[in-house]
Amino acid sequence: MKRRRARVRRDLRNEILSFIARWYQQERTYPTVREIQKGLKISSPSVVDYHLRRLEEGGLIGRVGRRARGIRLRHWPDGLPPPDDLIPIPFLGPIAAGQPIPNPNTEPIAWIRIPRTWLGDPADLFALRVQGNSMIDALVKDGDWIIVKPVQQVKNGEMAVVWLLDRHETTLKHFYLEEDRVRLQPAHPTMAPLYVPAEVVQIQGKVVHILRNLNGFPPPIEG
Amino acid sequence: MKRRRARVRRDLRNEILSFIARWYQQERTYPTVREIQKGLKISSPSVVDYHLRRLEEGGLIGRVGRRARGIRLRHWPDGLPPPDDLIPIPFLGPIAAGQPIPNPNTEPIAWIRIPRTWLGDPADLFALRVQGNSMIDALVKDGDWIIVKPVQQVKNGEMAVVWLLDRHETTLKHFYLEEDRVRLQPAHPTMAPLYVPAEVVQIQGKVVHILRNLNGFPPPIEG
DNA sequence: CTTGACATCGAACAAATGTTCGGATAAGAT
DNA sequence: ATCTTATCCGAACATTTGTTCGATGTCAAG
Repeated sequence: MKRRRARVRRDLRNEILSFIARWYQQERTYPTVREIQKGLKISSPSVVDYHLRRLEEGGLIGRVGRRARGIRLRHWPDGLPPPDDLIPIPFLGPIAAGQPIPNPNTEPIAWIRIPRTWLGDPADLFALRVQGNSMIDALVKDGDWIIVKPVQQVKNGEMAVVWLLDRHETTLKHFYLEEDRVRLQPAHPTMAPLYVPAEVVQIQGKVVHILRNLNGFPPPIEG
Repeated sequence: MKRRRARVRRDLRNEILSFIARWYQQERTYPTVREIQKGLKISSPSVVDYHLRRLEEGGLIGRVGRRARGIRLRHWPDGLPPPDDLIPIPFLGPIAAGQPIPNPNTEPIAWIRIPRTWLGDPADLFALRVQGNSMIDALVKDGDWIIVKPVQQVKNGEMAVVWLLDRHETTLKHFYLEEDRVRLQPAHPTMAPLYVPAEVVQIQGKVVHILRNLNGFPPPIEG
């Protein structure tokens, strides 16, 4: 007699992997074999065990002995950010309209720790501190922190750190390439955009995060 | 026949508590009853169980069902800081000019984790998310997160969440009490202040932190 | 179609983990 | 001393959890 059986799930392995990641994000702990089984409606714990072994062979997960909840994620599946730990971002100095931003390769003045989930790929990110209110149209004010990813190009609509060659000025604007000119749109929704020739726009990086501390506590910096 | 027994350990309870904390710091997971037993050289798991129940009664720990590794630390023992500085803040809902903010006692929609160093006393804090651009004069825009401490009064100069009784409006302004009137100063440095009679100002809380995520990643929420 | 690698299945076993129970001892109050 | 409460003890029980096993089904390549 033929046993009835579910169709082979093509990427059950990846489903398991991301299930583990999601579970960890929510519970701050790893699931048991049977919790995975129930969560993904798998018929038997042995199926889970089978895939866990393959994942371990592939180095994607690790396991701690035969202890309960001994699964450990080694690599986070695409699209799912790693858990909320704090990662240090180098603080390079001030940003002001009148001067170019510090070179990304300069020695950091300090380190500022940011929750990983707020950022994308944390590689190469650096932090600047807004000096003065000259960039108020970007909705940032004196004392704000901004986290920047150093890139040469940004997609249309992204907020960029721009150095304007003709007027020797740093500015934060949403970037739109339109034919041979560039539209630089302030974050402030009612303010007029700035149109400049593409060749005077030098993109320094992409703004990924902004934060403002209002309670007078010392900035979250570590030496 | 007299059974030989170790002298009563006066503060075994606290030993257990800090053992759990140390275990968590090192392993990023909570110990089992028997791991505590072995670690502290306690004769029986029932002794551990006994103290765990007392700790739970005292609210110092929590337990997740009868699952393996179901212990959760509620309060960290003195001298031992939490392993990461991220503390969960309840997210209560939107803030918009047209409506009052959610009641601080309402059930949180989710939790958002913020580095402790950016906040003062994290007790009672809650998070709101800005809806629309009606509070642009406070230099916050649609989608920004703001962390609020619920207080009845603020010091002069602090940024407050204010409900204006006469015009049924929520606003974020720097608060200055001047004789019998209140000056509400926008964060935007060039914008004119609003003067209102003190009795129409209802302070809902004090803004301690603002953050803006620009990279389109899902907000760091759990729960 | 045939084949072989891969995947699923159910059932059971083995180990771990949480919990209960009756009784004993220790420590402090009276 | 006597009493009361808190704590400890060992053993067993009940669940949960990890793992094994043999049989069987699925799927893509040849």
